[in-house]
Order: sequence, then structure tokens, then C-alpha cells
Amino acid sequence: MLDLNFIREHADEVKKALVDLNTTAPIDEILQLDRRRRELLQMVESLRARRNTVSKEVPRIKDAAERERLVAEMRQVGDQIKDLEAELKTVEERLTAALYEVPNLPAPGVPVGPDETHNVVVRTVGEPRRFDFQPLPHWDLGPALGILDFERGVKIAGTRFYVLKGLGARLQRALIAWMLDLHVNEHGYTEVYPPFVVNEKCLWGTGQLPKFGENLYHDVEDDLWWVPTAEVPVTNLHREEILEPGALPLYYVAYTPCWRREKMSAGRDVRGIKRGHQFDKVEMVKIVAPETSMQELETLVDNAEDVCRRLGIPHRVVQMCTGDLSFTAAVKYDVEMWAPGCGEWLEVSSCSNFLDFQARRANIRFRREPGAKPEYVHTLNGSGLALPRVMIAVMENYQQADGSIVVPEVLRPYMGGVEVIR
RNA sequence: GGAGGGAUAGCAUAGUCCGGCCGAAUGCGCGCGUCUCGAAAACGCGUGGGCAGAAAUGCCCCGUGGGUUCAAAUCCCACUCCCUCCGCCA
Repeated sequence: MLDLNFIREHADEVKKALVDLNTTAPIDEILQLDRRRRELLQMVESLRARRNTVSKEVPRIKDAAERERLVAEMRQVGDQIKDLEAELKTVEERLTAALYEVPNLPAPGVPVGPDETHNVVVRTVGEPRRFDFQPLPHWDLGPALGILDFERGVKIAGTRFYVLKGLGARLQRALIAWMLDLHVNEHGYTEVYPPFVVNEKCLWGTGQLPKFGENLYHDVEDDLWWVPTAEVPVTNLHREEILEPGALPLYYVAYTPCWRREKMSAGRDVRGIKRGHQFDKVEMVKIVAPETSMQELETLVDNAEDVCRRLGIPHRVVQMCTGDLSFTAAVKYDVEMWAPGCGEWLEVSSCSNFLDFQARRANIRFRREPGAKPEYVHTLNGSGLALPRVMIAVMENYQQADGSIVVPEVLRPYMGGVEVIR
């Protein structure tokens, strides 16, 4: 959520940014509601002030007639207050609803462009392997090795679900454990095991609601929502908190499954395990002081790239242009791994700086000094990494002519020493 | 799921029966100061969040949302969460 004062004072700037973002938001309505809100507030507050002082005097007044007169007058004032408050409440509800629909603004320096074709490749690391045979896509490799079963996934849960089996399941578990250890031991993160369902407030806090509710699984009976990413429970750990001096920065890493209904993309990416309704992810979340967040984004991206480097898989870093930024991000980099079988760059991580956008929604603040005025923190997160696509990249990059898959060296201790899946 | 108890500031508690000098007392913690070579102790002063406003100031917040009243931490209704006991359970 943007600062209402900022919108009021920089309305033109905000409107221009919305054009760059290739989206719309009810800015004029916000400005108008804001004006009306402040008008009403002034009226209500002066009436309340009068009622407060008179009500305090009432019990001290000895003259019964005078007291009765004032009580009668205050009864009228009370009615006026009630009417104004009712309008104020309506205005505030509409204003809040409108503010929740305004996306974050792109940070200075973000390339301007209408869609993903204007994204910028920042760097490419590693040379794609040269094959002396035709590399296969994972949807051929996996079933042939008996480690990936699409049909039975569909049988038990429906389209876009799959089953990992044997060393396939083991490989994913190894990746999760290894990534968590890497981020904890080498990058300074604290491991978190959060609930995999959250209450509605959390989703407003990190920005999935109100705009992206149709992409979430929702349990009606208990009104719980299945997490679409660990970003939601982990960032919300500190919702409605004021962090004491010295608490920042906070670095968290969490493994969770992620659930997405993916209603919007039916028909796209239907083959393989690239886009399912349930997938595993290791997620890094940072909560930091505002002036450090841009530097923190750089190290966050590097932490994600470190996973690629250590796995020995070629990757590239892409900066999103304005038109391809998510609703909540001010700056966003994707890390993509090369997959030689399906012949595409796979997004394995998305690293964003949200500045104070989520902090405002979730009301996460900190103090610089004891007793200092609370300020909003900056929040960031990035995948470290998303499992199915790393599985794809490992399978396709490490495949051999006979259809077997070499286990990357760093994972072998987590695989009980297995060197080749065959 | 059943029965009972509870939610007040960073923490712990008082106030609620009986509405008004209670946006709130006390202790601890924390900050500043006095004393001290320094520290501890003692003593003194200070110490929540938010909104509107250029400011003065005003308004709101005693779990949340409603209601009654001139006036609500206090009375009424609903909800949420926590604790104890019982039931169920990996």
C-alpha cells in the first residue's frame, strides 16, 4: 500500500507510474475520498470536542434547568455526530478499499516497458553443456526412470498434479535439505517452519488480497487459506509489530509447499512439472531498515544464484521492466536456469524489493533508538529456489545418453551417496 | 466438542459489582539527571500507538465489532483469542 500523503502530494507522478506499469488504479477517486474524509473528520472532531467538554461539566452544574438544557443540546449534537460518523465510515471504507488496489510503484532505474519483451538480461553465468546426443525433456526422462508419474497424479488429485517416486522424491527432498542448509550455514538465514495455512489478514498483508484471491485455495469451514508461497506466513510473522532497536536485519528461510489454483493460466505450460497446483519451494525473506534494502536485494539475488552455481547449472538474471513487475514489487529480478531438454530458461527464483509497500499493509515497523518514533521496515523476498523447475534443470542438464541422470556432487551426501539415477 | 476463567500501556497487575476528577493507578523494565573515582543502591524527572492540522491544539485507541447514555475500561449484544478441566486424537 502506498502512503496516502504521498499520493496526495505526488498525484501526477503516481499516475505516470501507473502508465509505465501498464495498469490502472482509482487515483482520482482516492484524492476525492481523501478530501471528503478530512472534511468530515474536522466536523466530527469539533462536535466531539464540544460534547466531551460539556459532558464533563454536566455533573457539576447545580441548576437543574440549565443541566437539562445542556443534556438536550448534547442529545442533538450526538445525533449529528452519528450521522457524520456514518458517512465518514462509508468514505473511509471506500478509501481503504481503493488504496488496497493501488500497486507498488517502480523504483527509479527500473527499465520502462509494457511487457516481458522489455525485460533486461543483467548477466548470464555458465556455459550451456554441449550434448553429443539429443537431450530429452524431463517429461520423457522422468517416467522412463520411474521417478515421475503424471497419470497417477491426475488420478488422485486431478490435472496439474503429479507424483514423484523413489529417487525422484529423494532428489527433491535432498535439494530442499541442501538449500536450507546452504542458506542457514553460508548466507546467515534463520530457518522457519511456518503453518501451511494462514488467516485472511496475512494475505492482505503481503498483497495477495484483494486482487489475486481467485488464485488461492480457501478452506471455507475454518476460513483458512493455503499458502501460495512461504512469503505469506514468514513476512506476516512480524505483522502488527514494532521491532526494537537492533532487531534488524532479519533473514528467514523457510521450506513450504505452495498451492496455486492457476485459474488464469489454464492451457499454458501444460506439459511436465513446470507449473502445477502444488509445488515445493524454499523461500528467503528479509526484513530490513529502509536505507539498506537495495543493497539487501543484491545479496538476496546472489544467494539465489549461489544455488545455481553450486549445482553447476547455467543461469541468467533478468530484471523485470515496469510492465512485468508484480503488484507488490518496486524492483524485481528473476533467476532463470537453462533447461536443455525443453529448451527454455526456467524461472527458478523471483527476488523482489517491496520497499515499505507490504510493511504498510502488514503494519510492520521498527525503532532506530529506544523511544524513537516507529518507522516502516522494508521487506524483500526471493525463492531459494523453486523445486520443480530445479528438478527439471537437474534432470535435463545431468542426463546421459542412456537416459540415466547423474546426481550433482553437492547433493550426494543428501542422497545416501547415490551418484546416478538409473 | 463440553464446562469454567480471562484479555487494561514493553512486562506484571489495579480499576469493572455501584458509568462522570480514569486515556487510566502501582510495581518492574527502559531513558535522563543527582550522588560516586566508577558502579550498585537511593532519590528526582521522564517514558504507548494512531489520525487531522502550518501550528496551537483537538480527536481516536482499555481484545474486535455493534448498542444504550449528555457521558462507557466500567452497562448490554455478537465475535476472536488465551488459560484450566473434561472429551477426542497423529
